[in-house]
Order: sequence, then structure tokens, then C-alpha cells
Amino acid sequence: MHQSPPRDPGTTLLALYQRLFDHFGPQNWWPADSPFETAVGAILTQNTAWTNVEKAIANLRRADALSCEALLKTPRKQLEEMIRPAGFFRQKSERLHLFCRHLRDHHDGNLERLLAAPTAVARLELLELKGVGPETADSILLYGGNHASFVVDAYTRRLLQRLDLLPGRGTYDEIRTFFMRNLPVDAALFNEYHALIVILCKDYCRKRNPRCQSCPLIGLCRYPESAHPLTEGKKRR
DNA sequence: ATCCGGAAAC
DNA sequence: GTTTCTGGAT
Repeated sequence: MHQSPPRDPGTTLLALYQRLFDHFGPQNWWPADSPFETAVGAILTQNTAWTNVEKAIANLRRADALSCEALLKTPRKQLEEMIRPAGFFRQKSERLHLFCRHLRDHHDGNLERLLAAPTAVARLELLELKGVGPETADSILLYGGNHASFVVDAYTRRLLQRLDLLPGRGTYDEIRTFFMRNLPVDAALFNEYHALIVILCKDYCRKRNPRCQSCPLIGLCRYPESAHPLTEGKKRR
């Protein structure tokens, strides 16, 4: 018995992508009619199931509030009621208003203008906003602006950890850089890759009871044998 | 490390 | 009844 042959991260990440795409097919992300709607969804979905975000978006659409101007005209209290199904509705209503105010004051209310800047510039600008962290910023860049900025989320971190591929201490930036340095810098690839990771982790590589037997990554992954028993999974007593 | 929060899965 | 959800701020 010998170790598995050493593979460079680029080969591993591409093989992983290939396996996911072959199993799930194209995901056609992000489900939105405009970059602005993508950004609204990105803020609303923070630590929130997408099904709940859909309800909030539907409320906004029904009220014709899915634009920068319309959303700014909507009183905070009213906005809270519309996005209530998405949870954290007080802070999210503030974040939406702050986001729109920034667009109005600096980009004539047009998100496309913000997204017309080079990726690094637009990213820093988004990160300045209260309520826009790295994942939200990268989601807006990638899915709203077609910028090749890899999106990292809790699913991504969990998957890499279980595959024993987590770089460094596993900070957001370390993981993002890991993907971006070891893959072709391609917005379409990053778009599909993140979406595939999400669907994999929702349906198979779940936090609690992962379906390892039927997982499309079977053979490529050694979890749970490779799991560190003290740092992952339910507390064992 | 804790708070925000409704909805649905478990 | 408890956990989890395409996080971020304090």
C-alpha cells in the first residue's frame, strides 16, 4: 500500500469541477433579472436559505420596489415587512438602503457603473459598504458583473476541509486565492464552480448527515475517514 | 464570542 | 424541540 500520487492543486481543482459538472450539469446562476436584483439577493441571502429570499424578492417585485430609486423611496418600516421572510430584516433593510444610497450618490443609481471598474477597484468599493463582506462583494462582482472573482462561502470551506485541501488557516482570502491561483481566471468557470459547490453541499456534503455513499465525489474524497475527530462533526461524548 | 431572525429540514 | 440556512458587524 502506498500513498496516492501527489497532484498539484490545479489538477485537483479541475478534476473536482469536472466531477461536479458531469453530475449536476449547468446551474445557470444567478437567478435574477438584473445586476441590481442580484445584489439585493446577495444581501438578503446572508446566512439565510434561498427559499426565504425568494419570498422577500417576490414581495419587492410585487411592490415594484426592485430598483435603486424605488427601494430608496420605500420607508424603512415598510421595507422591513417586505423582506421579513428572509430574516435579519432590520439589519438587512438598513443594508439595502445604505447600498442604494451609495449607488445613488456615487454612480447615478446605476450598479453597472460601479461594476464597470476593474475587479479589484470595484471589490474594494463594495467592501467599504456596511453590510457587504467578502462573500457578498464577490457574489455581486461575479454574478452581477461577470467579474472573475471567486466566491467563497461556508460550503466551500466545509468541502475543502473534508477533502483535506483547506489552504493555510482557511481564511476567506486564503481560500479565494487558492482557487484563483490554481484555476484559469474565467468568470464563467467561477460562476459554475461556486454554484456546483452549493448544490453539492446542500444535497450531499451536508453539515450534519452527509450522504457520502451516494456522493458524486465518491472515490475522490476520503471523508469521513480523513476527518479530524475533535474538530469536526457532532460533539462526541 | 455573540447577536441578528424567519422558515424549513431534521 | 433543535439545527441550519449561498454572513457580517460589534
